[in-house]
Amino acid sequence: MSDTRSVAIASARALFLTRGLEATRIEDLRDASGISTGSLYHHFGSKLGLLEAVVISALADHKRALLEKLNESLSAFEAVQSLIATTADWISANPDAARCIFRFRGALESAGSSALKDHNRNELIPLLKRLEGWIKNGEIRALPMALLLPLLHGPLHEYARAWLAGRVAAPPSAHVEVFVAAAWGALRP
Amino acid sequence: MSDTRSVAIASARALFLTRGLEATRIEDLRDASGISTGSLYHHFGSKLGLLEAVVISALADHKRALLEKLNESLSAFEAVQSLIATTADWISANPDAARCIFRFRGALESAGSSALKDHNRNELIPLLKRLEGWIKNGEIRALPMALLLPLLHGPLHEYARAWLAGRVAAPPSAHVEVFVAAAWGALRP
DNA sequence: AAGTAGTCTAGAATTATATTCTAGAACGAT
DNA sequence: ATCGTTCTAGAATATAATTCTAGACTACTT
Repeated sequence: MSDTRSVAIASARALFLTRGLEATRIEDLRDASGISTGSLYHHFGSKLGLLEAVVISALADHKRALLEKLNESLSAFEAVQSLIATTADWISANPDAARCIFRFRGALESAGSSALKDHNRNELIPLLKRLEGWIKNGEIRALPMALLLPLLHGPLHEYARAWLAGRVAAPPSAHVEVFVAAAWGALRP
Repeated sequence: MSDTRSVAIASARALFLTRGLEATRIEDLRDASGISTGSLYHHFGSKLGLLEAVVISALADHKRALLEKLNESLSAFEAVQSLIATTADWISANPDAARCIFRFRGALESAGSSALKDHNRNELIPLLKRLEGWIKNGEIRALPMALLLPLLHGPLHEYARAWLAGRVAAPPSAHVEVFVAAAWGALRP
């Protein structure tokens, strides 16, 4: 990834978050990053393309954090613990990246971003496969697949949204045990 | 509420959801609703003002559904059950309104919509007060206030987002018992 | 080393779109 | 019926995204 790209992404992330999507003009992005209009369009194609790059970069960073901790040999409970703790810690340490995900992913989905779809496929499917395995060997409760991720992540994500919006003071990492207990309570056989 | 306003809101909701926020032009809204540009601006002030009206109308409808079912005499468990069942049923019956809330509320928050802040105050504070009461009399577990709503709504909301995005087939109303069990498992003493 | 194809940068020109403006129509109160 | 107010219409304006053209840089080839 060229330097120009990462500089543009960093500037854009800051401006999109502080001023909002519609309120940041290409001109603002040019001034903040020092990259010309033409160059910006050469690299990203459009404002939406730049947004896509911003969100994908945040998702990729989160994914990296998850993979660092999650190895193949964990029990179901250990995996639940690891997923929740790692995500809570990552959000608490990278609030701006997390805000991008929660706040802008929707805009991309509705615009039909294929990069985002790819990410979902690569991210979600493998995780669901593992959960399916644990259902088969009885480590977690037999529930429709569609319910597993909401039960696992729901409370943490909901709390994270509130924290990221400034509605509560303590970061998600402060309540990991509660989120783990809730998730495991709902998922254990 | 004048007829013009509600026609505009209905058209705008449909267009915002199908084409996305940025992709629907004032011209499109004018053509779809038959209301002139000037009139649209007279009533809503700006495109964002129209979006605000769309979201607030959805929130108001959900609130009405909640208040119909929720009376003062319920036990904590009955209230949890009622909140989750009513919300799941409402989302399942009004997917477009729900999509507006999940997808556009963030855009309003970041734009500093005061109408939205008012709604949050009138909606959330009374509910939190009641939860506080149940903590005091021991009907629900003593937890930091900030955790209560995430534990209560997290799994249902997360599932609802997936259903509204078309990622799962069964509506939230199909899994009410699971969401109630998860919430009550996390909240009971 | 000079040539060359490809990539990148710059900023002006263009196009698209939100918003404002002006004039007049409809309405309600007195 | 008249006055003031609210509402509607659509053209004019302003704003901001995108495209375009020319040139600079880079890496590879001879």
